[in-house]
Amino acid sequence: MSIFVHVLLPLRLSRPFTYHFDEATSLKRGQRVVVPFGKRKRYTGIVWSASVDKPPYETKAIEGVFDDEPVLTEIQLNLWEWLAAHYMTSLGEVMRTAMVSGLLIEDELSAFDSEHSSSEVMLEKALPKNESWVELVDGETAWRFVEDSKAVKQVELVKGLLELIGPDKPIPWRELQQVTRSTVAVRNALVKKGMLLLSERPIERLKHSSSLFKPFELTDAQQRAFKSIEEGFEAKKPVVLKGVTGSGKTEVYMQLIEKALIQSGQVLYLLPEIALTEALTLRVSARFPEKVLAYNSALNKAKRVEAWHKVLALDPSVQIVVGSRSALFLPFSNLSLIIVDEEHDTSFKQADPAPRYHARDTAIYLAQLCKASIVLGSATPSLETYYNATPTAAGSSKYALVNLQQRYAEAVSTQIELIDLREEYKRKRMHGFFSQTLLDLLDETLQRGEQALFFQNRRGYSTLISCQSCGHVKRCQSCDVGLTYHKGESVLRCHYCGFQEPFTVKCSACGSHELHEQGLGTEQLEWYLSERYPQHSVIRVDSDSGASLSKRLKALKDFEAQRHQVLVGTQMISKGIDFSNIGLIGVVQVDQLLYRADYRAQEQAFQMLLQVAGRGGRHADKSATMALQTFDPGNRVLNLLVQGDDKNFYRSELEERKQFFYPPFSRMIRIQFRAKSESVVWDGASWFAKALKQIEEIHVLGNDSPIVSKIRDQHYQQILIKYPKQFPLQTLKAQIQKIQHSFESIGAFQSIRIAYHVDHI
DNA sequence: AGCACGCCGACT
DNA sequence: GTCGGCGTGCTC
Repeated sequence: MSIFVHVLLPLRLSRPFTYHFDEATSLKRGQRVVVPFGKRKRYTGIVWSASVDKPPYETKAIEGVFDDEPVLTEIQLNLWEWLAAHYMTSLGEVMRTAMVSGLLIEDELSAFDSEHSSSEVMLEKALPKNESWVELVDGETAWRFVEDSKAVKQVELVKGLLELIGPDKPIPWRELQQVTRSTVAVRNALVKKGMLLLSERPIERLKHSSSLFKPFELTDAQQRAFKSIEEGFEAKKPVVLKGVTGSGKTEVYMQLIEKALIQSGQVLYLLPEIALTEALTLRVSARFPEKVLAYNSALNKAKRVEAWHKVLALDPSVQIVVGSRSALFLPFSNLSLIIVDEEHDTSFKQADPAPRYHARDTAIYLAQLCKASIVLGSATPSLETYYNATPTAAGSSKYALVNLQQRYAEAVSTQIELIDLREEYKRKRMHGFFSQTLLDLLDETLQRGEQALFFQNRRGYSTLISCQSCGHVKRCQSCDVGLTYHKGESVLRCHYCGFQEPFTVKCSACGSHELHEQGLGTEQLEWYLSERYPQHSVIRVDSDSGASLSKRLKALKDFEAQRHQVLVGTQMISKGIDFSNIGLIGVVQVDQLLYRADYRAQEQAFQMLLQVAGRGGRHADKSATMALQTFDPGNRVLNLLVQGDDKNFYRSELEERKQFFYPPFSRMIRIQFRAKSESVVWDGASWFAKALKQIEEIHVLGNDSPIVSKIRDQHYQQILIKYPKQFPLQTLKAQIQKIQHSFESIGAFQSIRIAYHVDHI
């Protein structure tokens, strides 16, 4: 009798497809199979479920089975389901993102054959052996036993166990034996008494077992933070570790990792960017040799497949995974600790394509699934996180907040100053975009032999080129944006579709030669500075300056090695490398960061500026100056920044969010509509908005045009939904999907594509 | 995601 | 008259 297997395919399908399977071997959920699809395509699918009932359509047969054992854990599958539901996307799209592409063989059967045998061998080789573990059944009984019992050897063992890792936590017998010099006989006697619990676990090939029990040297502050984190873990809460750059968060993480390793658990260490993972992997593996895997998108296919299999097999060489957000999807089965560092970083949220997920939030859910502990670290936590870690009136909080104070000796931090541009203009002290005050600071810095950093979050030379006589502005033909002038290459470029055309000094509309450059980009800063300081080397780092990541990293390393004195860059320079000789950090136009039309603008500006400030003042005896040029020196956020008063920043920001019912006091979904025809998208979006407004208790904003309303000849519309936190999400999503269903049955809207951005950033 | 089917412009 | 553009629908 054949069974009908529901197979998940890596496509945008609403549900698994059903195939029949006649062979005697049984299939397991999470196993990979090869199935035909359409006329001639073959896909790797995942066995989702099965039934004996024949579906009301003809089924095709499963052509092959890849693995003897599932390559996915039940935890992964649960995580996928959550992702699909929470981010309103299809399981297939989640699968496409979550599976290493090397495990998804398409096309021809020959590929399937070779893969079949190799993966089998791989699994078998990596399969771990078992060893004995012991743990105390009950802490209190154990303590009483230590005090009362006369069995010296047994007391020694129990005492050793209590001191090493405490009650209720297992430890490899091998390790305990080494430390307590105990014997199997003593151990067995205690097991018989019901004092000890003995279990078999996959063998853990720790190379540095001696360092296991040697507490790492933490400062008092770090030690206190570590203790508090542990308390948070005990309370089963995600822990927020708040500490400024240089406060030694990493050391605390190391200690947590060590603890997790003792318990033989897997550790996932997430970072927002690949550039960061490299440096961190070095640090972690120096501490835990042969246990660390760097996992990011720079890894090639084969290596990723290998990593996948090793993680699945609980291979000790990948017990710690340091990676960017894609590392979330590795098949962990024994995860005991997740660290999300730079938790506030917006690149944790995948914008496109679907699934548009937030790695931090997904990590929290994953931790819950695995019963793992999770730490969210940041110098400037996101408002959501901060809010979740703030006790309510009743005194409880969703997350535990741990503050890591900076060490006394390192308390030299960057001085932040405001430069009043109105004043500078009035006194005719401006040189282009630079005030005399800022230039004076720069002169002094360079004279002292120190370096300077200029932060401008916009690349190119100028944002717009407009004609002085007719006002004509060169725009992109396919997108709703002006073309950015890139002086070095002498081109006008669209930053949305990549279109570019040669720059001409003549207005294409009226022929005038009086073209005016509007808006400031990194390239212009670079030009100005290198002209003013010909004796110094000025370098620019942004996504234009070097095509490849390695080029940019090299530029940063050169700067670090003092080969350049001035660095101009976008936010790309705000993370990663530590610069020890920076005397000045300049932000020429700080206002443009603060006044973006986005409710998160102030939060992000605050976080970004503090992060950039953290690039200076890393040297014990020196302190850098950060100078912010502004037309609004009375600005609340800027002043709080100057005072280093993040408490009040969070307080006032939260107040504002509350008042306007923005997250974290509400939740948001942005629905994006896209079509070739401007009027059709508008009609569709407004129809959708009307339908949504029937739902009670939610706020529907729009439809309206996004800031850039046309990209690559596609017109966009959007609707924003704000809804109360306690609003049942499933009900809401079901209602939205119902509306979408009706929407899709309207002929005029057929050409409209819809994308949901849940918890959008 | 592909790939086929289907309806409107420039070609032998 | 047809060749072919891509816009839309279906694939277990």
